[in-house]
Amino acid sequence: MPLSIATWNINSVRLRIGLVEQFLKLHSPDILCLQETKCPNDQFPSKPLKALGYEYIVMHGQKGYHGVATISRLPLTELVERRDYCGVGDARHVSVVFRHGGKSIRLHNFYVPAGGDEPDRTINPKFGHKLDFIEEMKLLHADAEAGISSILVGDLNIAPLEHDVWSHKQLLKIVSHTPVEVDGLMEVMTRGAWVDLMRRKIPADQKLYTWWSYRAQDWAKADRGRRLDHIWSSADLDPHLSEITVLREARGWERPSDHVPVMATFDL
DNA sequence: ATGGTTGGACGCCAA
Repeated sequence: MPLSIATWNINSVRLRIGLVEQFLKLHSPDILCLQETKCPNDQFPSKPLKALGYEYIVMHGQKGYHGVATISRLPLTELVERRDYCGVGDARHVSVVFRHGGKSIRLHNFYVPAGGDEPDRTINPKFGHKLDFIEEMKLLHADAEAGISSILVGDLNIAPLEHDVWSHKQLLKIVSHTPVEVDGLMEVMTRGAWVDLMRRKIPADQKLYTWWSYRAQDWAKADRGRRLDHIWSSADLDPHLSEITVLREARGWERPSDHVPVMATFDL
């Protein structure tokens, strides 16, 4: 049985609900995880999503900032969690559990803090917050619950590998690719026994980006991207991964997000 | 070396 899971930092779900509908019509993932919805729960545009068959919507929103939502055409169980990483009240995580092909799967949807511009926590509290958030993520294990497989997706705001950025050397002091962040994220992955599914299909020596800045004159021509969005899983799902799709073309859609959708397809 | 753009809420912060 095929299963497809997509993740997309939408940068305002109300502004870009049309693009979400377009993506769902074109690629029809079973579940889509959105980040940076910037939308209170009571203003979430559920109606057009339900009309497309996505009847199960779990939100963790707040006014103006952050916000995540998981929208599904597969039934979701009652086992929903919204964790307050760093205890600051930000809406940056939601997880759901669903059943598919005889497996129970917990799906974590994360929006990790961007961390500001200065990669020094003594002068930039936002960078400190990001490091603390990553530290707390190290406690999250892919095998945390007996009998439940795990998938972790989202905008992790870190590009860990050399070819996850357009220039490793030029980005070493740029927040998202500094060694302290990269080491932290790799530690989250190894301690939690997570598998980086995107790099299981696209070798680490190939450039791979999911985000291109709004500030470039011609994003496609410059192609100065970063892989900030990720799909991880517990080891048991790895052999069932059939396909990874990074929808680069979505960066060229009308009034786009600066992130593009990433989709994993499994055969379970 | 610098500045470039976008969104939300309301002059400016976050990304």
